[in-house]
Amino acid sequence: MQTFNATHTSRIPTAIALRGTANMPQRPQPAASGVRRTFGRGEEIFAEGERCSVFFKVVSGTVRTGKLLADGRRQIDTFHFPGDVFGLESGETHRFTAEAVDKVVVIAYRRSNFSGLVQNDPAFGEQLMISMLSSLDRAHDHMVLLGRKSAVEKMATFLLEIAARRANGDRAELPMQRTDIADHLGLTIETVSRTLTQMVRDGLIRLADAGRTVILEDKAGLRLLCA
Amino acid sequence: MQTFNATHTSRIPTAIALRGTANMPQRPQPAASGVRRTFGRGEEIFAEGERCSVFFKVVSGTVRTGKLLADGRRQIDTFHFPGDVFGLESGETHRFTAEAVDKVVVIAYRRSNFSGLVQNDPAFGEQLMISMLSSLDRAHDHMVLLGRKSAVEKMATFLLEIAARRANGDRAELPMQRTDIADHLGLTIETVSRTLTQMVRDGLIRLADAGRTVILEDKAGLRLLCA
DNA sequence: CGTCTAGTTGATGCTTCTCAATCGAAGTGG
DNA sequence: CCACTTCGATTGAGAAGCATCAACTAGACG
Repeated sequence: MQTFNATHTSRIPTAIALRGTANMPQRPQPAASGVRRTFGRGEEIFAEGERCSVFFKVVSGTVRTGKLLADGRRQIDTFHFPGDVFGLESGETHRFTAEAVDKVVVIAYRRSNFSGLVQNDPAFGEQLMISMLSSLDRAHDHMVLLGRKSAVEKMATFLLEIAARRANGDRAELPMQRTDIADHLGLTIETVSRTLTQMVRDGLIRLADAGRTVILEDKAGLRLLCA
Repeated sequence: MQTFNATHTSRIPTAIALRGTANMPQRPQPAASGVRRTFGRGEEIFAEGERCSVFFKVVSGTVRTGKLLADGRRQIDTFHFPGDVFGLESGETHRFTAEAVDKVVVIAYRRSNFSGLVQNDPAFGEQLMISMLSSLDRAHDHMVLLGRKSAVEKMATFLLEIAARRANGDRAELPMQRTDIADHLGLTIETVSRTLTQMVRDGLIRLADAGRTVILEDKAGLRLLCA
């Protein structure tokens, strides 16, 4: 329930603290204060190919970013939780789509060009860089998952990651629906479902809240399954 | 056969031109001139978990970067060709392994902290940032491939990408072996081989140079297969 | 000329997908 | 307040794609 403002502390490396971008003499501030916006469940925040003039930081809710193939197949790169920044691009257009998983509040920051940004506030530039490298890092981990892990291994990895990112120790709250999980892990919705019920049978997890919360009964066992 | 030097022109967005980092008054130059190093086929350039004090730029040859699971399964993130930069990290240790695919010449640049680097040469910092965003971009594309594409679609995408990156229009020269391709595309070596021979039967490609060169006979057809 | 490594090809099986039915929870309207 | 609809999730049966295991081929090298 963090609906206050943008200086919300960030828990994961991708998040960028936007403090310290305040004092710049000549140019206008690139991303100091932003505009608050709200999106309903399933609403599109921006689409692949769209021109990008702003980037976003999640205040509350969950955002999914990903790509679509021509025939409708979908790959969800990441889920963004409160504190996370998304929508930064190297070019003039967005290379992926962002949608609200549930009710989402974001802050939109004006995106000036990087030269200006970095020149005016090198520390901010460095933070962006580190954030980018962390994203790249996680992208690489996800590639291992997509390319080389089995369904069970994918699910185990996902559950532990969600639990860790949202700092709820031994439970993973899943605001996204099964379809989203499937498209994130490179599986079908049926396999996601089957894998979860099998994990319940094996005593690894317990489902609550109509399947929206996964209680990690045996974290050690899950960790073994991550490969 | 480009074995001359580091100012070799880069063809793909990830590449960073390191010119223009020459004049800085107070601090020592962060990454202006580097040390030339050579690696033999299969040799390790750095390993996952190793401390990283330098990052690299390919002068000639091909480098593969990737990760290993405990049981030996491997995922190759990317192949790096002349002009490409690799080995930049946000933390103190390398998060992936880099190995020489064939005989490789690289230049190693001292890695100072980013603040210093960016402050001393904002333009260089911006270039690094753009390079990073491009890598992220390609990582996302590769996730779609790994998570949602079939074997044929993966091969077609790969061949076209290699041909485009190495700027050899209608032929893809493959310095890496089948195992590397398999571990890059999330397939087995057998499936890679079978897919290629099937493509030959379908008149899409032709193999030359003992299978090391793939001539793209029907680029339009291949493009259709990319999905 | 034998050995070694990389690649190809074949037969078989397993994991995951596909198609389809069912279930359950959350509305919605009579 | 209760059928009715709807949407998401689960479960089942069968199919398919790719992996696995194994044999074989072709260069490369001493």
